[in-house]
Amino acid sequence: MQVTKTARKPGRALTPEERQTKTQQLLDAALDVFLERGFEAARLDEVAKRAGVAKGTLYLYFASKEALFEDLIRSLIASPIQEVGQRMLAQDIPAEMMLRGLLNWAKKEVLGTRRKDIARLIISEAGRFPELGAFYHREVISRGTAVIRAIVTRGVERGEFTSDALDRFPQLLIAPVLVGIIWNGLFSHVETLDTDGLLDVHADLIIRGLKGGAA
Amino acid sequence: MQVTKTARKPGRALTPEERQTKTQQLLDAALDVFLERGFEAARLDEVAKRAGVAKGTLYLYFASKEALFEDLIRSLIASPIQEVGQRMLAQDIPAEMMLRGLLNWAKKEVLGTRRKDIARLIISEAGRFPELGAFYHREVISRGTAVIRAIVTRGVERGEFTSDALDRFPQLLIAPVLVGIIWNGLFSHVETLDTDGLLDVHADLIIRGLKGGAA
Amino acid sequence: MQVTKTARKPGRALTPEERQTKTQQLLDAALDVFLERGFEAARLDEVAKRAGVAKGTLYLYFASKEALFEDLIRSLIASPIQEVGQRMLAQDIPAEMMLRGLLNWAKKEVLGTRRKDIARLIISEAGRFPELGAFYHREVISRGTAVIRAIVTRGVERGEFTSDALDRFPQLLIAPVLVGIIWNGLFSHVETLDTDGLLDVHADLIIRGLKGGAA
Amino acid sequence: MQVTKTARKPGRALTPEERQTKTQQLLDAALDVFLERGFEAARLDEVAKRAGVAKGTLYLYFASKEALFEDLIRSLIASPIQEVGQRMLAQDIPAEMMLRGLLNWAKKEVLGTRRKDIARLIISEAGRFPELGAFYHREVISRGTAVIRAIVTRGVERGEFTSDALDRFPQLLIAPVLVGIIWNGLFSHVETLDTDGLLDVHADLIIRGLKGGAA
DNA sequence: GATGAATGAGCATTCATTCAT
DNA sequence: AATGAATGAATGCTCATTCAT
Repeated sequence: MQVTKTARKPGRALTPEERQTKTQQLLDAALDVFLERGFEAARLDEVAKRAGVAKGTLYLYFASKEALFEDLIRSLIASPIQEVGQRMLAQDIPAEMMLRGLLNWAKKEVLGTRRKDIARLIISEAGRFPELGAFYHREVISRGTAVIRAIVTRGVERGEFTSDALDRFPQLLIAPVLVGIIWNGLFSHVETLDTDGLLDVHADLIIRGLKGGAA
Repeated sequence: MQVTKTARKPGRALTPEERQTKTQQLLDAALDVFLERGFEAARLDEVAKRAGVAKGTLYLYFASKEALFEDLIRSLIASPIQEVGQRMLAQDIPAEMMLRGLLNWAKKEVLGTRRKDIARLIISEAGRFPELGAFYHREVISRGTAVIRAIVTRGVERGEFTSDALDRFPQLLIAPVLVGIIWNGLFSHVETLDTDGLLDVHADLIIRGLKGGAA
Repeated sequence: MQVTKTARKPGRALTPEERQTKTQQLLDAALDVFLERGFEAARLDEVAKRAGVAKGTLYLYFASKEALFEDLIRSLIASPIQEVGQRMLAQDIPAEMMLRGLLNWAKKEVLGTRRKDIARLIISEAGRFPELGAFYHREVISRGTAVIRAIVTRGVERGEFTSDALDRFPQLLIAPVLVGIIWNGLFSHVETLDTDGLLDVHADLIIRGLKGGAA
Repeated sequence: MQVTKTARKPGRALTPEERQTKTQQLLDAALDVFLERGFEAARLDEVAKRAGVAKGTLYLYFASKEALFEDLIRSLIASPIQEVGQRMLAQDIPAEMMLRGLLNWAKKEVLGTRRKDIARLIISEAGRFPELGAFYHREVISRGTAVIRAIVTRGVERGEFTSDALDRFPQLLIAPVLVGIIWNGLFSHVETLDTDGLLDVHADLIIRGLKGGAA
């Protein structure tokens, strides 16, 4: 009954780290449950149980179910995209390699981790959390598109690319990442999709497209 | 949304068409509500109100909330994709034109109609309705990929295309359609995306990629 | 769909006999359903279906579910008890034989027919239909006890019986009938009770008791 | 009925006794309502109100309305019958006195307590709860009949009784108890029945029957 | 007279939230 | 700080009753 994960202390004040740790435990549990059930169907009972605390304790850390969900998403959206982009741009390598680097990073750091699940959660629920959509756009999407544009612009300036397609629609670069995320969320039991292969082929194709001679 | 208050008749037997019409009204209302709220948060009260009937009436047409949802999806998935594909393949036009034709069809018939909403609904909810995912895959996805493969294969055979990328990953052709659907579902208030332009540029880019010389 | 039991006549007036017949059909169906489910759990849908009419038709014959139930019970309580009693008393036979005759009649005409089911229905539901209880008491119980008392009084007067026990508590004569009804309603699947044997032994025992010498 | 408003405590863990007490309060309230209305017509709102708790609280103690009902019956059926029987058989008294003892016990401990109400509830509802019927038969009926048979057998062996009627049909001993229960449930407003007198006379009569000379 | 589609009040059950301990 | 029993509004679903045809 008493889950003794973290030494139960009915006692006194919490150090900031303790509070931080507990918050993280709750968020971890919440992520599991929200991923499995979706926002509405997720039960706080379940979250509390998995975190090894009483249901009431949740309310010491989050004001409501909605707040828990939003805090969770926010905490997960730390966007390392910009960092990768900067790293790419800092190197003296062809723009082609930068784009490939970005996609490889997506393979490893998005499709290969829980980030894909978070993305799916956002895609599924953000419709009902407009602020969250805005937040995600600001923190992730706009930064991502900026990076892509920077790379493509450089590629065009350097004469590597003949097309500015990705400057106008940087979404085209990451579209297959989305497909990979959604496909494996919906159809993995019916027909698996080799997302690594997908992105490799995509890279080849798009690079050819960007470089290509006459259309 | 638009309650067309079809003269309330407690009375006589319904002709099949009347029943059909009423069913459709209910499904229309249901689509609105499911789209706005998601499956769990959707209230049958709301569906009934928008359809201009009493709550109990819903149960004369659908056995349960879940049945309503599934019937809704099924009714909307009549997949005309195959038909377009056949039409394309039947013509004596370059494979390139076929692919462009497909994307133009998507612009008009998916992104330009409620089909995009259905897709979004499926993306959001199919995780909790595995059968629905399978059904959608069977009725829509697998047919769509088959059509794409047929076109690409012909293009390669005729020497139009040098790459079989889309034969291996036909998902790459429709990935931007997905992006368009999701983007406008999530970020339309923040940054609109010109999906028509997106698909046009995508078409150009991918065609160049498929035809392109050395990668 | 169209049950053609009784020539469907959407047309005009009903003769009294037709109305009578239809009423009886509805009551028959109602009895079945009330017996199977009890008053509350009985569904008028079911009654209508079994009677081969539409649900609305029920309301042409009975004002409400409650009225249907009460009419049903009333129609079933035609009490032949008094008649049997009169017949017994009219004969010039020992009081003992009269009592045995009464119990034999109960074996055949109560335990051997649907009357036992009706009794069980009344026992189960009359708590919530006080008028019905009063009605049943007046029509059946009080007549039954009167008959028993008349017989016993005669037996005592004639010197056949030394005890007036049944005059004070005529219920004692029919108690085993009740037991038989209830037992087979509740425990027949677990342990069957030979109600005929029960009543035979009861007759012997009670006669001996009524006649017996010093207790 | 009597809301004893046990100081509302949203707080701390309940001791087993507290839980036990609360459970009992709920069961008491439930018994009242089920008796007044029957299973189907009983409203959990009403049960909760009478117990002085919120409706949701019921579900902390019972999984469903059906579970509440079954737990209620089970909790009330603790059968002390066997115990009385053993006590009787242990004494060195005539079998006649044992039977009288049994009936006196029934007067006091069944007809004089809520046990009579439970019996009535079972009689009314067990038709739709077959398991309950089986349970009641196993826990109460079969034990009761065993006790009666043991007493009668001894009486016959000792030469007290000349009839084995009750060995064949022990139900005959308790039949008037049933009559008493049902009568007062249905007709008490119309004609009261002196159940004590009923059972006294029954005792005399049946003893005479069991002892009596030639029938 | 008969129909049966429509109604809507009513109920069992769930679950986010509160708060005394 | 933590607990978890208690709450009660909210919701899916049922079914007796009505009434236009």
